[in-house]
Amino acid sequence: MKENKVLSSVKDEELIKIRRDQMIKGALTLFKEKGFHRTTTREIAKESGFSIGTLYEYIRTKEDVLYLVCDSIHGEVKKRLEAVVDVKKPTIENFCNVITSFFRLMDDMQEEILILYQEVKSLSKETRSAVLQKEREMASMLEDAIRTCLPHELPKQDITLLANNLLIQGHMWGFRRWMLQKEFTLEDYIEKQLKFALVAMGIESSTKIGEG
Amino acid sequence: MKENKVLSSVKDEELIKIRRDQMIKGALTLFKEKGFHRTTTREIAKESGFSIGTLYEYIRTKEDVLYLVCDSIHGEVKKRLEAVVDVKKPTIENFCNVITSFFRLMDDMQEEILILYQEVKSLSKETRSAVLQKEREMASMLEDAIRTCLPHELPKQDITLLANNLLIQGHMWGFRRWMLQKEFTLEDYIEKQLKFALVAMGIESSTKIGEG
Amino acid sequence: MKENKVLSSVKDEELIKIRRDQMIKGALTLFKEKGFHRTTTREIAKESGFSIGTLYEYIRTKEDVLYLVCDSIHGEVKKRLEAVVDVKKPTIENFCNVITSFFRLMDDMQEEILILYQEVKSLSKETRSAVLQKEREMASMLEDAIRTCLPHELPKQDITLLANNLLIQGHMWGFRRWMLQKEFTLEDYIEKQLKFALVAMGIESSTKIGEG
Amino acid sequence: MKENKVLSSVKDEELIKIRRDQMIKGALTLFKEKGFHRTTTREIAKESGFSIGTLYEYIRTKEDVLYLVCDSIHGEVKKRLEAVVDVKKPTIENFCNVITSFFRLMDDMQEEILILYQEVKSLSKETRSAVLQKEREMASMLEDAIRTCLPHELPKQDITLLANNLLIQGHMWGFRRWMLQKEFTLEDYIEKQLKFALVAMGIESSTKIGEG
DNA sequence: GATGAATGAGTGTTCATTCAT
DNA sequence: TATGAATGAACACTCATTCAT
Repeated sequence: MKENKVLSSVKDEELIKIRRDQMIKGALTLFKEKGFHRTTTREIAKESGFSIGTLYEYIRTKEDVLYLVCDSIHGEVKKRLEAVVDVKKPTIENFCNVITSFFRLMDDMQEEILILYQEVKSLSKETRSAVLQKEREMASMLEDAIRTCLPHELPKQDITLLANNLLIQGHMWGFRRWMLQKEFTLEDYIEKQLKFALVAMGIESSTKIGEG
Repeated sequence: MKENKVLSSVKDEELIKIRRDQMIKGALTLFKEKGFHRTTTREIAKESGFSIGTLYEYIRTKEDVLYLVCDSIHGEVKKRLEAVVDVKKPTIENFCNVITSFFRLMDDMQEEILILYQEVKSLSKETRSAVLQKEREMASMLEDAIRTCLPHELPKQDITLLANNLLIQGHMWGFRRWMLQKEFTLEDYIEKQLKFALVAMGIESSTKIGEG
Repeated sequence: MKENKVLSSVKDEELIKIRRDQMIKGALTLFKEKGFHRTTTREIAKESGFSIGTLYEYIRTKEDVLYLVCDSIHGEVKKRLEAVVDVKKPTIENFCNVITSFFRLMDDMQEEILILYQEVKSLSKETRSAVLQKEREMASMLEDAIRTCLPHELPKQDITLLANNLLIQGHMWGFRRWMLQKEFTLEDYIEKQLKFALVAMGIESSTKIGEG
Repeated sequence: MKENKVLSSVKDEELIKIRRDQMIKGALTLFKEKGFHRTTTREIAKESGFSIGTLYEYIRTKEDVLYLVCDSIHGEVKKRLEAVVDVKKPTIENFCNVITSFFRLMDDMQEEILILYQEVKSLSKETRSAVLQKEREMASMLEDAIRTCLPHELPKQDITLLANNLLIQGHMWGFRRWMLQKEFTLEDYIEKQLKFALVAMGIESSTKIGEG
C-alpha cells in the first residue's frame, strides 16, 4: 500500500517488491555514505545489483528513490516501535520500557534518522507531506505511551509537547552525536532523559534528579 | 576575523566584507527557497547583484559560500544571544528571560536554523568541524545561563543535557513547525518548555505544571 | 592492447574500438587545424559524429583524447615502418629502401608528426612517458636497419646517433617544411640525406657527394 | 626595432623597453614551467613584478607576450651566435669552433628552444611568419659558416641541408634530451655530430669515424 | 602611468533520463 | 523484463580583457 504512489512500468507486483527492496537497501547504503545529491542513479542501480535501465523500470525519477527510502525508514521505525508500545499495560514501568526501547531504537537507526533530517527537503511538496504524516504518526505513538501510563490527567498540549520532546531527544542522540556521545553513554543518556521526562510528567520528585 | 578561512583574490579587506555580505544575503535567500544543491553559483551571483566572475573573486568554491552562510548564521545567533545572556544576574527570573529570548530568537531565525540542519553535511570535513565548534559554543552559552542561576548544585551532565535539550527545543520550533505551530502559539510553547526546564532543574514543583 | 590505459564506462570492447577510432579521426582533424588547446571537447564530439555525453562515455578527460591520438599516430608509423624494415636482407640496397620508405612515410604524416612535437608536452608525466617510449622504439627500428646492413662494425653510439639523426631529419621534412619544401623536392631531400647518411656510415666515398 | 610590431599605449620608449624586459623574463620562467596555454596573464603580470592592468598597458593580447618571448629567444641566440661566427677566418678549425659553440649554446638554451618548438604554432599566421623568418636567418648564419670554411665548392642545396641538419641536431640535443642525454655527454655528442658533418662535407675521411 | 575589481563568454565534465535491442 | 549506450541540458569554475579611479 505504502509504495503505491511510485509508479512502475512493471506489472508483476511481487517483482516490484523484490526490486524495490533491493533498491532501498542499495540506496540507503549510499545515502548514508554520501547523501542523496552526491549519489548518482547509476550508483544506486549498481549497488542494488541491476542496471540503470532496470532501475528506471521501477521508478520514474531519482526523487522516487528518496521517497522510497524515507518511507522505508519510517516503516522500520514504526514496526519496531509498535512491537514495544503495543503492550497495553498502563504502568509507569511500562512507560519507561517503551521510552528506553525507543531511545535504543534511535541509537540503532542514527544514520537513517539523519537522512530524514537532511534529505526530506529534497522531496517535492506533495511527497514531503506524505513523509511528514508519518512523523506525526510517530509522535502519536509516543503520546499514547505517555497518556496510557499517566496516573493523573495532563493537559493535551503538555502531552503533545512531552511526546515531541522525547521524539527529538531520541533523534538528537544521533544528529548531535559529535557532542553527546563524547559525554554520555547510551545508558546514561536514556536514564537522564527519562528522569527529566518523569519529573516533567509530575511522576518522580525533582529532588531525586541527579541522585542516581 | 571569522571569515578569514575563505580566500579571496581581492585585496581590499573592506570591499571583501561588503561583497561577502551581499553574497551571504543573496545566497541565504536562495538556500531558504531551494537549498544549497539546487542553487547554482550563477543564481547566487545574480541575487547578490554581481557577475559570476565577481563572485569567484571573493570565494574559491561554491562550498565557500555555504560556509560563509553557516558562519554568518551562527554569528548572528551568537550576537543576539550574547546581548541577553551577558547580564550577570544569577536569578531564576534572569534565566527565564534568557530562555524566553532564546526561543524568540529561534522563532525569528527558523529558516536559517533549518539550513544549518540540512546543509552542514555538504561541507568538507574540515569546514564542518569549524561549524560544529560554533554549535558547541552555543550550547556552552546555555549551560552558563543554567549554571549561574541555579540556587543549588547540579551534576555537570545534567546541565549539559538540559542545555542541549533547550537548544534543540528551540530548533525544533522551527524544523517541526508543521507540527508544533499548528497546536501552539510561540508564547504557549515558550511557557511550557520553560516550565519543563524549571522542573527538571528542581526549581518549580512539578505539581504546578499544567496549572498555568 | 595499446588503448587500455584509457578507461571507458562502456563495456562492449568492440564498440569502444569503433567509437575511439571515430574519435581519433575527428580529433586528429581538429588538432591539425587548431591544436589541442584550441580544440574543445564539444568540437571533438561533433566532428566524431556523436554527442558530448557519448564522448565522455569513452574517455575520462580531454587529455585522454590527446593520448589516444598520439598513440594512434605512433601505431600508424610503426605499422607502416615495420612493413618495410621487417625484410631481413642485410644489404645496403635494403637499407636505402628502408630509409627512403621512412622519409616517404614522414612526408605522408607530416601533420601528425607535428602534433607529436607540439602537443606531447600537454600530457601528464605518466602518459608522456608512455608516448616517449614509443619514440624510443621508433629509434630502435632505425638502429636495427642501420646495424643489419653495415658491412663493418660501428660503435654503438655512432649507430644510435645516426638513427636519431635520420629520425629527426624525417621529422624535419615536415616541421621545417616552410623552409625545406621550397628548396627541395621530396626526392632530392631523400637522396641527399641518404648520401650524407651513407658517407657517415663509411659506405659511400665522400667524393661522390654533390656529384649526383 | 624588433618589438615595434607590438603596440603599447605607453609613450615613453625607454619605459616600454624596461617593462617588456621584465615581462619577457617573467613569462619565460613561467612558459618553461607550464607552457604558454597553462600560464595566465595574471601570473605573467605577477611574475614580472607589476599588475595585470600594467601588463595590458604594454601589450594588446596574451599572444603578444608569446611573440615577445619568441622574438627575445631568437635575439639571444642570434646575438650569441654572431659573437662566434663573426670571425672571418675561413679555416676548418674555425668551422669546428663555430659548430662547437653553437651546440654549447643549444645546450644552454634547451628550454628556450623547446618553447619555440612547442608554442610558435599558437601565434597568428602573421606573427608566426615573422618568427620563422628569424629561423631562416639562423640557418643562413650556419650556411655562411659552412661556406666560408670549405676548401672546395659544394652545391648550394648541400650547404642548405647541412646547415639545417646541424641546426636541428643542436635543437634535438634539447628536445630529445630524454633519449640523448642518457647516452651521450655533451662533449661526445658534439664530437660525433661534428665528425659526421665534416665527413658529409668531404673534409674528413670516413674511415676516421669511430676511431676517436 | 599604474592599479586591480569587474565582467561574462567559454571550458571541461557530470548525470538524470530515454529507448532501441 | 532487462540492458546499457546515447543524449544534451546544466553545472562549477576560469581567465583574457576592460576601465574607472
